[in-house]
Amino acid sequence: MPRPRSLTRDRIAGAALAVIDRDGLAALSMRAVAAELAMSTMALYRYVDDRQELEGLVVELVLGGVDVSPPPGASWRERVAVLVGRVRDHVGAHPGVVPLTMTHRHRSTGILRWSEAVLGVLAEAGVDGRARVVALRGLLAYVVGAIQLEHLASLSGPGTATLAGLPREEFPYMAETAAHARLVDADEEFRGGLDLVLRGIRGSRGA
Amino acid sequence: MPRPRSLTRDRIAGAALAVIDRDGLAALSMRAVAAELAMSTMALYRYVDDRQELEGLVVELVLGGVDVSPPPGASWRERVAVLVGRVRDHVGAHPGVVPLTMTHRHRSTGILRWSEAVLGVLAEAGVDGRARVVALRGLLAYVVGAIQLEHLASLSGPGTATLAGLPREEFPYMAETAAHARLVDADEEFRGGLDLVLRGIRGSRGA
DNA sequence: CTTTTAGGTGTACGGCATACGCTTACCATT
DNA sequence: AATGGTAAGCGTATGCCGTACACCTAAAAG
Repeated sequence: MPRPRSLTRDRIAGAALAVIDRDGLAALSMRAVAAELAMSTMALYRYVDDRQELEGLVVELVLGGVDVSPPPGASWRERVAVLVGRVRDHVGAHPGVVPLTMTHRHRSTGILRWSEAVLGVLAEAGVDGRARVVALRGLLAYVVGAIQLEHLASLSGPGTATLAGLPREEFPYMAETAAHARLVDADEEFRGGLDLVLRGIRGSRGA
Repeated sequence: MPRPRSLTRDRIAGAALAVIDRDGLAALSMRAVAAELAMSTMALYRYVDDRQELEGLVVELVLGGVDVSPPPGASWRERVAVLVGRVRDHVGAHPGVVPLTMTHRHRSTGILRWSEAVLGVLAEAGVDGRARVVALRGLLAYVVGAIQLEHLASLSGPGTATLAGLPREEFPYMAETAAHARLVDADEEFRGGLDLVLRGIRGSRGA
């Protein structure tokens, strides 16, 4: 009977993401998103309870787009690496949402589906019971941490400049590490760290 | 010549931390911290440029308190585990600051000193060059991610309730994992994940 | 005792999330 | 074709926030 809706939650999430991509996370506000949609601020509240929920929608939009079908062929470690890489790529395409992904991770059905896929590969590899729980949480922790380090404290960012200026006597290893760090690019670093975790997971089947 | 200062940056950081511990991170505001110190809001600005810097002080206070002297005895993996555990303990004592630690990590001299200590242990273990850079970053990523998972999406929190309510047909592994998850406590989970990373690091010396 | 200089404060501004109540467009019914 | 009910959309207002600015004041140096 009533007037029909003119927006979808998806369109709202898209508008919010557009604001973040264009002007940064700090520019995200109910007002900005409403303006992006050429709507009044309060109109948004017909679709969303509050700002928190809007942020959740953005995270869902980004994380929900990840393809969770386990890649065929290759070893189980490589298959997990591909799944992990897809998350990194999707989040990496929208660096501004990185801080939001953490706070809203648990409401994302996308990440649940992804976890399910990873568990499937681990099960196939013969990782069972408690070890499988630990492996999944370990992978999640690494992915979450590595993505944040990459975007909020990257090796090539201002952090490295700080590093280079450290007193050599007090920080001999850091100074040396800084030199090496310049030679390791972000992809290599991410993959290298992931391999540490993957090597640590012991499957009972296959390589 | 002028009037002496009546506050120290340390006292300000302490007041801010008290506000966070008592009322949560959302309650942190220049006004709240000033009230905690029985000062006017604007007095804070004589000690701190802006809110960002105040947040940095809080992080420094928490992370700077970590003992970075490498523990004696035991294997290099165990020594790294102790260093990692100390960070977890200090941050865990103030869960509200977890989101701040990420944003302000790079300004913390405390974490630099900690990294130096970890690199020292790795060097002793014979981890060199590029591998050492990757190992440190991998450990950092894991620590950062695991601490956040623990406090923002813990296994025993509401996330697990969501997990338990998943449709079994669509998420068979997640359902099974949820059952196991209840049996793994936070310490075990953290240590288990850390061991994955540590096992993945290959030293050339000692166990 | 005066002068200097920075410490401390009160006020004000613009922006934020959001509660509340009004107006309005649409659909179903007559 | 006219009308009534319902939710969509909007304008306004409130109480937070960070912080710029101008002022007053305490105390150290002379």
